[in-house]
Amino acid sequence: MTTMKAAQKRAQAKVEYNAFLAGCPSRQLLDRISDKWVVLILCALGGDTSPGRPAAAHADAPKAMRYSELSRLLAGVSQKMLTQTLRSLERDGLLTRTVTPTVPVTVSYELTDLGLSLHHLTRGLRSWAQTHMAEVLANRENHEVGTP
Amino acid sequence: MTTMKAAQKRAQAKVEYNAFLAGCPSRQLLDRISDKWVVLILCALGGDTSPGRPAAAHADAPKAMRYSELSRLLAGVSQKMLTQTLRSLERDGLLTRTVTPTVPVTVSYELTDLGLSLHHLTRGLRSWAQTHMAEVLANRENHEVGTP
DNA sequence: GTGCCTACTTCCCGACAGGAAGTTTCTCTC
DNA sequence: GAGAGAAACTTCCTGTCGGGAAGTAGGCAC
Repeated sequence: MTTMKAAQKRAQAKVEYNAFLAGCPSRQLLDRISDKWVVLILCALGGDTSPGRPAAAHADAPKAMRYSELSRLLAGVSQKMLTQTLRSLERDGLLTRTVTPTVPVTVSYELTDLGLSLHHLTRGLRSWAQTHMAEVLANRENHEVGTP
Repeated sequence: MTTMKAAQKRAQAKVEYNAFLAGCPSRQLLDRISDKWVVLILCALGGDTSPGRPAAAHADAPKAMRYSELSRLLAGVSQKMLTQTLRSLERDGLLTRTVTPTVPVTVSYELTDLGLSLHHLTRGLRSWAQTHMAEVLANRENHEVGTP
């Protein structure tokens, strides 16, 4: 059977206080914003929609976007995930959801100041991904050769 | 994909690397780095291990860490996920894996320059999470009241 | 020999993401 | 006035993915 002598002691020692602990609130928040859809939504609402190079001082014009606009821009996102992610971001105060009771109801989402401050970081992530993509792809191929 | 007319090629070149497109490599890379374990591992290997306040940008010493050190620091990560994430990061050239054939074999991981450049961003994410945590929690409670 | 150490690997299962179809509420058309 | 249609979801089913725990190698301490 299981020898729970040192193993359990170790497991308990593991749960001592630590900045990277699951119980730390910052960890929970980090888990939330470390999500691919969150990053993409923030990039989209931050006005980071130009494909070329966001490195330039391309004034990030935060613009409100409708649900269908986001759905079209973030190719590959399911409607469920888009709704779910938007709701959680709204709940956390990163964006506002505005319903306009027009003919077919229109819903637009816009970043708050809080969301905007995080957008600067996600913009950096997207920029990094586009900048270092070739490097990463090269490393990936080298590794496939190196590990037969 | 194989038989591509010149017009199509030009159309694709026109779009450059856009992380919003599902098929774009930069999007795949963004998906990979937008992962909670990736962010935490990069923070750990970047030397961002001070629990209290990373506001002071002093703990910027990238240090090599062993598998068991990471496992202990990133409480909550399963061994499977840790191994899997480390391997993919190694494959992408973000960190190096060094095996030292000591008594029990010792494996240490260290950030490469590429991983270090990304670490600056993940550090920002962690810093943002800790800075705006209270704000987010307040918004969250307000919303629970607003949606019965 | 038995057990333990590190750094994994494998198996199983529950949870969650994705896809598609259904819902609601309006207006315009036939 | 019945039906189509449009926007923004919501619900259901299913496949995949992550977590937990047990198993593996192989040298050393007892």
